Amino acid sequence: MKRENLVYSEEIKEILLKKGIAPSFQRIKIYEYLISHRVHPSAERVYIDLVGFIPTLSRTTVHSTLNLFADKGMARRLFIDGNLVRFDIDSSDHMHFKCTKCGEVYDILKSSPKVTSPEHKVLSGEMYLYGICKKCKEE
Amino acid sequence: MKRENLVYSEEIKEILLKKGIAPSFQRIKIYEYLISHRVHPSAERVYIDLVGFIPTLSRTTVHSTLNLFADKGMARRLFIDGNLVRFDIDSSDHMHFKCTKCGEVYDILKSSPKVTSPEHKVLSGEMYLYGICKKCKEE
DNA sequence: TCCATAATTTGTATTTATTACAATGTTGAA
DNA sequence: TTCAACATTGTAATAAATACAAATTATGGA
Ligand SMILES: [Mn+2]
Ligand SMILES: [Mn+2]
Ligand SMILES: [Zn+2]
Ligand SMILES: [Zn+2]
Repeated sequence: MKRENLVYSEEIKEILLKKGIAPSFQRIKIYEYLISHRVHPSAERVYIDLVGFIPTLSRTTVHSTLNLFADKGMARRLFIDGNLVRFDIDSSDHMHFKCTKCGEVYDILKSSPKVTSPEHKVLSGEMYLYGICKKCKEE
Repeated sequence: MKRENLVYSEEIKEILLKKGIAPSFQRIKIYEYLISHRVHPSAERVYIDLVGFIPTLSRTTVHSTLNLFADKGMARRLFIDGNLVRFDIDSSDHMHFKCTKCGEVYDILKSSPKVTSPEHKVLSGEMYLYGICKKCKEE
């Protein structure tokens, strides 16, 4: 393994420890994957891509790790698709756009509109946009 | 059947015909259900509630009918939950709020924020809000 | 170091939502 | 009435996610 990656892993260890998460090999690799593949992957996508590199990896670990990250506020669950959950390691305030032609999910780097309700206590919100992406338009 | 319901069904027939949909008994009943149960039900919810009334009803019919309504612009698919699709017969411009305690999905009767993108062609958008509903707050 | 315990991962089974598809049933125009 | 197109049904298949117990690994005190 390259020194770069080792340093990378050391930094990730710190991040996980600060959140009270034991920095296991699998968790570090999943975190690293999310950091370097910013396409809002599903659990299955993470699994498929990492299992080539970690042959003993199980889907259960991927799911439980992604849910752990989300519950600790280190990742965001995106319900932009109907029947699968995507994950975003970038929990900063931004929106998402899904191309209905190619299926890709892009960041819209503006803060999400703030909506309040006179009756309910609104704690969070997600704005999902749909349409045709730049790449698909040009074809 | 009460005369009221017959009139209701007649009106629904007109609505379906105008959209080019054959007004079968099942479709009319599913439409009627959506009109009179405005809680953004899932396909399973619609099926469970209607199968007592229409014993031969199949899940496939419910799914295909709801998808037909959505594709014809007569209903909206809501991805406010992670792994199930809810349907909303009200396709007017409004937002949705889900109570994370009781799970209920409420309407927020304001028009959804309009977001554009300099690169992508945005065709539609959905704003989902999460928090604690009025009822749960009061307990 | 060694051991006991806790934490984590794994693999399998299960659950749940949805779709695929062929067989059956229904309807309306000729 | 007949027939072809359309709609519904039931079963099987697919797919995402979870439940759970067994196996593995890490940790901390003797
Ligand atoms: Mn993002
Ligand atoms: Mn609504
Ligand atoms: Zn595209
Ligand atoms: Zn509530």
